[in-house]
Amino acid sequence: MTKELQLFQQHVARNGCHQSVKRERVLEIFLETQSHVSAQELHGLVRKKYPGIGYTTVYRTLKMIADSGLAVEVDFNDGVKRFERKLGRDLHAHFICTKCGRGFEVFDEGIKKISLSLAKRKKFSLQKLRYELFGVCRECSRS
Amino acid sequence: MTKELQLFQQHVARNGCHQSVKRERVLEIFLETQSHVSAQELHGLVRKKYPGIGYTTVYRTLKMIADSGLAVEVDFNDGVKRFERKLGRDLHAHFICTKCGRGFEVFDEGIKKISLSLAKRKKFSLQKLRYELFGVCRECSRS
DNA sequence: TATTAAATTGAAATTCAATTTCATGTTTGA
DNA sequence: TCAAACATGAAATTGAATTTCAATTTAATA
Repeated sequence: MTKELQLFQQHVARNGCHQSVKRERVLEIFLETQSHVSAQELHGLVRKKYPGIGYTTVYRTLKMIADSGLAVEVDFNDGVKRFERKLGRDLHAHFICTKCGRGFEVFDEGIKKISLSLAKRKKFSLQKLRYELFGVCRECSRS
Repeated sequence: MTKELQLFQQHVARNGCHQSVKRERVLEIFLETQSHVSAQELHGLVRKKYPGIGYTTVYRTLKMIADSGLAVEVDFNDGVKRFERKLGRDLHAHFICTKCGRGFEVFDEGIKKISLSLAKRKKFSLQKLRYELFGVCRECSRS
């Protein structure tokens, strides 16, 4: 059993939920993703391998995955919620291209430091942060 | 005529739009706001003083205000788009309390520097950035 | 193992803000 | 003044998020 599955099962148990094979399948596929996915997109991926799993289950499981701390939400400002794996302690930003709509990942440590100090200053307990940059990507600015 | 109105009119003209008294009214009320408003909320405010202005006009005008650079969008992750005045060059963050849902403003300069250097590194032309912190505010963490 | 209360599932329904439509009213340039 | 282009807003549409509910599955207990 992977460390992620273990964490997920713990979260499930802690919330008085039953085990479920389908949820494990959804988690499995989610963990294979390399970047942000929406519930719809994840459902598409899940269906390829496990056709018997419906959208609602994927939707709800994705939420549970995020609640369990294995995923974080990212927002490209297009009305669709996307999630991506939370990899270790890496905090990263997203560049969202306002022309082509793609999202690029950028890693940086400074943001975290600043965020923690701001939170401390305001006596705010920090749960998560969102840091996204909008602009035009290199390719789009050529054309 | 205020500097803001002038900027707005310029933007309107540049886009081949006609003048409109109603739009000026909406801008007037928007400029009186002290923090983030949704289109619905702004419409509520507008109606108090100018009952004859409909929601759609407020909605569209708010969008134009943002396009003109006089407002920026902020997102409390509750599915509602909010806008607030863009004051000078001040970049500021928002703390959104996940318990009471309120948003608090925090000012900081470091974020901007980091953002610009990240954009440069990725050859990305930066248009705007979003920086929001989620957690529990001081009051809510008491109870 | 049988029972059964509680949780899961998913198709369909609902919700809700964002956005668009379209018929009518207004602005602007000639 | 006239006509083309734009503005307006009530109503309709869109679309993703979320909920409902009846059927199915899980797991605790006898």
